Amino acid sequence: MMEKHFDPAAARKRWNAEWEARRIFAPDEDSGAEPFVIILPPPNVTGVLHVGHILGDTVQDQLIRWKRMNGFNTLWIPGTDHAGIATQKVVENALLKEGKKRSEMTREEFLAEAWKWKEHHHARIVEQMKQLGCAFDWSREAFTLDDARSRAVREVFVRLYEKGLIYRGDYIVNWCPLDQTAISDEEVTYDERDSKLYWVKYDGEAGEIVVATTRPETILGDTAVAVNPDDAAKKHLVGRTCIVPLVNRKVPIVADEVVQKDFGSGFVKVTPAHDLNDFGIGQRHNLPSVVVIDREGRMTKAAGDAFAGLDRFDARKQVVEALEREGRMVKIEPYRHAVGTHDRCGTVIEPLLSRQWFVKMKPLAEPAIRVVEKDEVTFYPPRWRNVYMSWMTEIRDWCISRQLWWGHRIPVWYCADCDHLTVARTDPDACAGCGGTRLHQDEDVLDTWFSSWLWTFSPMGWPEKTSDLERYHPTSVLVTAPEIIFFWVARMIMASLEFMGEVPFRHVFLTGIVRDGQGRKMSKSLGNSPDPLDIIDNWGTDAFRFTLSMLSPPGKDVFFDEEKLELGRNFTNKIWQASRLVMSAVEKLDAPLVGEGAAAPGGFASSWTCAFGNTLAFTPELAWEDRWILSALDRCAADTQRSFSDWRLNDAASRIYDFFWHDFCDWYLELAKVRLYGEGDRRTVLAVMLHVLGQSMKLIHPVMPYVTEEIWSVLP
RNA sequence: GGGCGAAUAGCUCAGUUGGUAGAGCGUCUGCUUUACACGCAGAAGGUCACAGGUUCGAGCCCUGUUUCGCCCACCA
Repeated sequence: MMEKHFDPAAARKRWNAEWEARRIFAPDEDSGAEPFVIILPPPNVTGVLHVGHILGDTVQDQLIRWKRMNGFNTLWIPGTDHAGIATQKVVENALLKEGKKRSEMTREEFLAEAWKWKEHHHARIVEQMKQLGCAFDWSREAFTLDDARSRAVREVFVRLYEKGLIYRGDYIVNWCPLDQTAISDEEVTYDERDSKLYWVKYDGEAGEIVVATTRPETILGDTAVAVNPDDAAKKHLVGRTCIVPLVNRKVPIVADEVVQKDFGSGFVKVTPAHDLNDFGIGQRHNLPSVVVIDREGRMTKAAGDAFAGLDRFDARKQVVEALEREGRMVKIEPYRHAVGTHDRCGTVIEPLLSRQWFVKMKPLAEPAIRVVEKDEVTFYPPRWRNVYMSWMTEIRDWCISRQLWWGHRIPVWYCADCDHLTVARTDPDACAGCGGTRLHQDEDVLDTWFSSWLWTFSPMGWPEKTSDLERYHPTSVLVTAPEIIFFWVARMIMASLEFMGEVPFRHVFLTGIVRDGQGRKMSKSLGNSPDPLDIIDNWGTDAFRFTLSMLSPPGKDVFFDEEKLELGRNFTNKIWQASRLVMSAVEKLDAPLVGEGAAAPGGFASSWTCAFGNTLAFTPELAWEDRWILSALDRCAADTQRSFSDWRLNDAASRIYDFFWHDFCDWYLELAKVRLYGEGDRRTVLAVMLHVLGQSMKLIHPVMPYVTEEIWSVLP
């Protein structure tokens, strides 16, 4: 006798244990079946999953379960990411609450604390994924900062360095004054802001000139003024000099293509140390760089005694006042423009001249463009392909060094006795140049994505030649969010082609972004995502998964609202109640239905490979409604299979919902009651009911694993 | 400045090659029918953003417009 209501918590406990015990999701290594492999986009190990993760995980789990039921040798590898800056920040903040400052700790002490955090939070992430019913092969779990992955990272660094694709140099980088580290171009988001455009008079050899700037504080670091070479009105000034106000520096007037004739005054102040454009001009014209803003965003001594030590935004005000006092401010007009901010903390980026490590990307990008052109990697929905292409064709070098402690330390050693850099797979004892032993390792760590971009093959044991790599690489599909196409997807394709000589995955499936009621992206920093574990407690995993699937057409953003979960909860209940009706009818039948005293099978776990659809023969005993429901089941199964192969999981969900609820429950079961409770042979109708119910469980299983396992296990 | 997405019932949204507008929620009318009120039977409710065009026929294809949103971009 089935309970009156389905108990999601009990089902989770039971089936999680069952699945784990049998390790049924581990691949059948020797089955000879075609592999179907997914690698999980590793979540931040010290974060918490938000609803956006759940959508992606649910999609992946559905694909895995569906493929497995269709006879594939499936493998889904879980893992977590050390998430450099994000993690270092949470650990720093937590320590601060205990009164400990990172600046007063040694690197080793801090890292020990960070690892403690990692261990603690890892457990919660794993718990979330397990309660979601994810069919991972936990035996292959990986962490981007564990030993095996660290080996892969070093191998990659050394290989790229030896190949000349990694270099160190002094360039303008995006600097976050709050986190005090360089970040990559991709980590900068541009924000339209209301600002001011300041028009400032400079004295020139040949009379006054006026420059327009949004950042007057950088005037202190000006080392030239530039004009467009084709600007007839100003051409004659090129080669002459002018005086930078406040610091009274005599600087040249140069001609450069990047200057627009018709913007502002046509004169551009050039600050090579604090602007990417100006840095370029400086290089082309051999201009000196004067650093006037330091790593904390404060004015340096070079900015002059009046401003040294001021915060850059205070300095702006004071510089403006000083210019006004001197009568150099021509006008100040309101101006709206894009300001670069750090995507992790929102701090306004300071372009800073700094020595960093870079990866030369063009040579890596070219093959990665070709494989997508040839459809060896496809994007779904296909429009993302263009996004990928346009970024790849204009790719810039990747700044990979970060001034942090939490991460893969750069495997470069500097020698105190010579200029040689020792770049090594294992920590060296002596300088590879002079043999000296006074070595010092680079203090910086690598960008967190420098480990993530190896993610299809590093979890399989690369650089060792493992059987996993042999069997399961390339993977089948990558399921992720479109926002990390540049950070991750593109770089994985490049890395895999470079180090594996093959694509990392055949398909890229981009899910939509989950937003809250106000349309904001769900994120940890906004704190606008409910805890998935709370949702699972309140509504059940099956309801959660089903609702998300049903509401998420491929690649379309979802506005998540907890009330919508009623849809899934109600459907779970409907499935349960229909099963109760069927099972109570079975119990009323005196004779055993299938064979002699047929025992209940042990759930899907014991019968994973199963064809969908109709295996019940049409016989003369079947009534018209029997034939109708059986053919409707057939159509539903075919439609569902097709929806899955077309990545249209929302269609699959609604198709099954419609069939089960409206065809099976509303019509067939109601009609069946007449025969069930009337006189005559009940065997035919019972057989059909059981068949349709059982087949429905198979169709629903990928999206609602718990309730379907539970029902499957009590079917005769 | 480029590129992309969205606009369909009161709300949230489906609608895959063009062929009589759909679901869930909400509303209204009936139902304590022994699977289910997390339910059953039924009803109301839409010039498919706007303007043109192609077609026997357009929510769907083409052109343009409007309104939102996102991504990219070295005009200080």
